[in-house]
Amino acid sequence: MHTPNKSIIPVTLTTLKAACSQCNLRELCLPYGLSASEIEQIESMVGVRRRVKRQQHLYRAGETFEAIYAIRSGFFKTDVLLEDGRDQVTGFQMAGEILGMDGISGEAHTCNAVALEDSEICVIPFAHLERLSREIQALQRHFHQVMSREIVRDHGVMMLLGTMRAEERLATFLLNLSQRFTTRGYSPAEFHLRMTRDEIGSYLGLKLETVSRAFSRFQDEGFISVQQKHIRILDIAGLKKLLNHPPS
Amino acid sequence: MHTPNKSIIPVTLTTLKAACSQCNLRELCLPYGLSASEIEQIESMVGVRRRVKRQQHLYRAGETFEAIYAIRSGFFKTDVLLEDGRDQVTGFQMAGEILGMDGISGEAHTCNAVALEDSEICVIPFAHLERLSREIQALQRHFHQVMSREIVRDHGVMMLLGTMRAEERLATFLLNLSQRFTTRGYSPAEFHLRMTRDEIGSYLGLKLETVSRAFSRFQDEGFISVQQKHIRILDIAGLKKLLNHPPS
DNA sequence: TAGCCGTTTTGATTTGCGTCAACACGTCCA
DNA sequence: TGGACGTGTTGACGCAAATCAAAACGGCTA
Repeated sequence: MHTPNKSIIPVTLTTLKAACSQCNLRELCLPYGLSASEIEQIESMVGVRRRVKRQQHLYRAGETFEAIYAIRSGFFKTDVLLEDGRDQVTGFQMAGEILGMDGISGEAHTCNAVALEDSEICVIPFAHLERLSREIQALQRHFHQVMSREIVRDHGVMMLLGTMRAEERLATFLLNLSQRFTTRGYSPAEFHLRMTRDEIGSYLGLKLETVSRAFSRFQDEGFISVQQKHIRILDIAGLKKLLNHPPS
Repeated sequence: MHTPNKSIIPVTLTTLKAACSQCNLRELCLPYGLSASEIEQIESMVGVRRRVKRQQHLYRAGETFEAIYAIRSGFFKTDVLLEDGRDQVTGFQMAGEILGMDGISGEAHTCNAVALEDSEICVIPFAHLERLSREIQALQRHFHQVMSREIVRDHGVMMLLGTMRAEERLATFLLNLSQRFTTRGYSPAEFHLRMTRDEIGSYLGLKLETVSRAFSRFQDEGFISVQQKHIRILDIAGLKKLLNHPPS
């Protein structure tokens, strides 16, 4: 039971005070559109930063809902489970995006959030967010926009699942990732997939073999180069041509 | 060009003042959980009632977003369009439900809302809703829950589209309708579909022929009786047994 | 360095749903 | 009353993706 005194507080539960005003994600995240003084108020709302290691859950379906989470760094997936064991990945989230809004409607979260790489998140106690957004109009406005954006995104996924064929789904997925990496200052053409083929398939309503075959075809056509999880987009126009060509 | 004087104001644009306190939907709709005096304040927010005739649009994708809408009576569908003409029904909405939240994230609506029968809606100017929900905590809370519920519902549809086979999708759809009619005081076992087979198919990611065949099979099995748009559920347990049986 | 395990790729085969086509039904209007 | 049109049903056939199977790859650790 001898514990070196410096490790009494586990490093994985860092309770660093958040500093939105210093955060380079503030234009992507909740503080968007706020004045400097308003951002200071926000900092009091954002409780702490928390590290979540790869494969760890940030929250699970059924857990009491208390806070939403802003991703400071890292990569997450959310998924829902059916009683019979089937599950569906409902989204992949990256830095600056908000997690946990599914829990607002009830007492508990309705899906699982799992880190796909070591990540850091800012905890935003929901009661605190509601209190502040009654005072700061710009915060209220932006939070509503964030929730609405999630609804619009979901409609896009429904469209994808309901009307697109396999290759069009994967092309849409890659172009979406590329665009989001670009917004965050990364290369639009070269990136590392954090998720497995199985997880991509679950999100796109396809089996992993189908995802793999589509990747191979894209490579054969010269649209992309694939090496395991490393993707390089070689012909963005080629990928985009796969879109908007209805099956019938 | 002779116009009878009594029809100068078209009847379809009734500008009746809303009266939430008298409305029998208040426990399903936005005023849920508010005190009598708070509901009075709400009435000032809800602008007017408007009639929307069958097949008319309540709003269209691209139109400037200004208000959300509470359905007082009637039935709607929402759908999104792809440039190439493909479209997907994203939802069917009935009395007490809220329409238009897709528009909050930007300047404009991102989908179309069409009445599937003559309907009446309450117009809720969004700026007014935000102002009031800064003052009335219970309203703020409930509005957030309504938005979150929409996100959770969308996740359910993604699950349906991503993992279920045709008959399971249709059974889920029928059970969901039945449940919502029940909540509204109608029969859980007998109802009238307001949408065509094509619209059901679009929502469920199936072709209309597949929907029709599934209806026929359900009837053959004795789960339901179908006569055009009139549905009678004969064996709810039978329908439920179709759920939770994964394909593989 | 060898051996194991999770992940990915590729091939052969099956199948559920889409597609195409014909016909039945109900409603509207001439 | 009849014919046109929108909607729904049913059958025959084809195809995209699922399923089943096996082997290759890369990252571990013993």
